[in-house]
Amino acid sequence: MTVSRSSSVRPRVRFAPSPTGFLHVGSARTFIFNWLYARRTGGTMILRLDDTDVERNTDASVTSIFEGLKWLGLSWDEEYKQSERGALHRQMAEAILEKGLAYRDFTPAHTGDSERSGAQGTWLFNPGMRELSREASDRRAAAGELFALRFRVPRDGGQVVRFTDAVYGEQMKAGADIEDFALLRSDGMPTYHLASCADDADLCISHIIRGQDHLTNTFKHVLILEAAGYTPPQFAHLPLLVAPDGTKLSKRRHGPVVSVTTYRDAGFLPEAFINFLCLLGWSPKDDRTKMSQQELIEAFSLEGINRANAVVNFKESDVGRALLPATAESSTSSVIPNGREAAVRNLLSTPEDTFDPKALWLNAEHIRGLAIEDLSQRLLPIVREAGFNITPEKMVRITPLIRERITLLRDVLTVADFFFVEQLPPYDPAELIPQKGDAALALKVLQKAQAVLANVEFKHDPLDQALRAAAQEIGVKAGQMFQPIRVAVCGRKNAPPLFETLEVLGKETTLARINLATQKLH
RNA sequence: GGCGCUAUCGUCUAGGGGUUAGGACGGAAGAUUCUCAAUCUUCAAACCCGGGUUCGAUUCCCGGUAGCGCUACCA
Repeated sequence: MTVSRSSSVRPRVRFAPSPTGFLHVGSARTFIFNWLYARRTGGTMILRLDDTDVERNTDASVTSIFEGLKWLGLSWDEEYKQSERGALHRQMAEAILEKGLAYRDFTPAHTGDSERSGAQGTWLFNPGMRELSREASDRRAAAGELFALRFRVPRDGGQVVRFTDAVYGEQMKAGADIEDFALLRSDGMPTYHLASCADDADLCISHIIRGQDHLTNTFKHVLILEAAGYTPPQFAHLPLLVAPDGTKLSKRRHGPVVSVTTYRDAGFLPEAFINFLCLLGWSPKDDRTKMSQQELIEAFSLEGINRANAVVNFKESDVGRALLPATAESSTSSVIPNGREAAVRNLLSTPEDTFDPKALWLNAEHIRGLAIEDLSQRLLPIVREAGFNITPEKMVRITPLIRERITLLRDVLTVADFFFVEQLPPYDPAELIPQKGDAALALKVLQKAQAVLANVEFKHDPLDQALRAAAQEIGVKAGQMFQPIRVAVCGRKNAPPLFETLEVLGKETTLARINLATQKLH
């Protein structure tokens, strides 16, 4: 007989990471899908740390998970720690044992190897233990002999375990294909399967949305839940996120691109990153790609989830892999604005060609959609951290000039650098020479500019008129006029539009830089 | 080895018994502005293979192949 579940009408979903590593992009997506489902349905989002593996849990991992979630800006309503709920787990194990649906296995634990799962075929149980009489079992346990508690999987009469997955549909598996999995380890600690089921039942989880790697585990979970008298919740398994080579994402193999904090440190907008992750294995089924959080909540449904694994299309670069760990971890330290060292480091740590191009595009897209004030506020800390003492007022004036020119927030450092420094870093004077011109022409242009700019108001329109008129006066094309000036004030050919730039830079800086440029031409 | 899941452009995906198989990223070409970017236009690019069902399969069914997952006293 089964006890009917809590009568709560609102869905209750959970994200249950085990703190054995940094927050992984796949885990982040699982969190997001759960969160979207909860918000979409008015349900409750629960964060549960599945930390029953004391050997492998680390505080650093817990920190990384919270850090990552904090950055994503998605909240949860309830929080639990599995390690504090041991009594509940043991209670469930006890109940299952009492019903005769589990048995003690006194076979010593296997050490490390997994040769059992090799060519020998399916291992189902350790000989002799399943059949042990309850009396003998109790006696040995009372004598202090160590044992693992195993589930007595029903195998007689061709029994079948089944459940319906919201994504993968009807699932069934013969009991004859399920091994007698452990519930309790010989040290008394619950296994993942037991703890997870006990907590899901106790917390009245209504929908379990998790990675597809648990799809076959679900048969065991259904077994546990039913043995303990609960009706299994709704399951929805998510296709896995894989690397371009098709293998699962791992930090060891693929480097920091699989860690959420890497995206934060590289200058992704959390809303863009969430948007990107949502499009991996889920579709709104219309042609939208750029979506706000609100739009995602409104469009999200379990039916929109795909069944095939999705590739996170990052570039596997040895250089990036070798260098990113150091730079990603030390990204909070200041970046030296100029100099060869900074240039080299910038080049090597530039993640631009490492990340999935679509993630990059979405980020740029979200940046472009931000209000100037908003973007400016997000940019300022990055600029300050890099050692530039820029005021919020100046940042607000710079922001519109770069909004369409940055992909990652950190690009502000390379795109707007000339606004930040007092002295321009050295540049090649040959850059000053315009199309179809020579050094003499460049000099002539710059000298004319100096003269004209000294007496013009530094606003877009007056600058526009004055410089165009000047070009005509000395008989050069507008482009030929503008380029030397641009290089003189920006230190390079590619930069934001000239008049706006000059306006923000101001007369004093502009004239000083042009003056310096004329000296270079001599 | 056993069991399970999956298969549409390079990638993310839409679609579905009859379609010019749609969109997005990326790529290419062009337009445009003072450069760059943004924007706009255009182009190239896909239904894993073999059977079956059917008047007709990329779509449904079966088989194969490939990939992935599980097969721990990890989660």
